[in-house]
Amino acid sequence: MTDISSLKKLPRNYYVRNVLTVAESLPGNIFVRKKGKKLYAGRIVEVEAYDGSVDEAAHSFKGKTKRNEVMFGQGGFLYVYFTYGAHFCCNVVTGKQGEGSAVLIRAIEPVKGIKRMSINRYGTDLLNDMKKYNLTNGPGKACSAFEINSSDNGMDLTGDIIFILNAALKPGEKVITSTRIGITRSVQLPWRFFIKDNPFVSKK
DNA sequence: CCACGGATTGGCT
DNA sequence: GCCAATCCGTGGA
Repeated sequence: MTDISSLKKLPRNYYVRNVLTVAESLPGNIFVRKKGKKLYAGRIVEVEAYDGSVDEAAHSFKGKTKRNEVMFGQGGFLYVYFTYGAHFCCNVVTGKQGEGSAVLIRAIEPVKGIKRMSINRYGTDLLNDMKKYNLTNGPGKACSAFEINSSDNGMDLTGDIIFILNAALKPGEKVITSTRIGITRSVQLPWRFFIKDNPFVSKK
């Protein structure tokens, strides 16, 4: 079991950088969410970068709206959106105020609170192998497991409710890139970053 | 006011 | 592998 008690929270200046710099360095770090007495934690294993200034797939590409306004704030806040009538997805806002860039958290490897994640996803804490790998291997699944919804939109990641702990990749692990998943515009940009061969990544 | 479609998921053929 | 489910922000009329 990974011990996360000695790890340090990523500070504001980590997030206030170029979105690609943040995205490629995020895998391996530990995403933490507190909900009352419940604690959820997991290693980020897959992300995608969205940059409103050049990227037609970004929600922020056409300018600020009520839905995406958090994306235009300073880096280090959580942007949560609702999609397909059913799912929440969460992003880490990056860069400076007004920039409109963020990193989508696409997949997580559960570390703490796994039984509770299973209850949130399946209504039972009994996990077989298939369910174990399906807990958090997608943006909607991860939000469901971590109890993240629109009420968490705009959360400050330098606070004590949702934050990310600095942790290095394990020996032998490496981050590789590909094009992004599920989009119809700017499909050619190689802005997906994930840990090679990690079984919790959403798709190969 | 109303129609459209999405940074997905899971169930069915 | 294909496709329906299901909501609501957004943009056009």
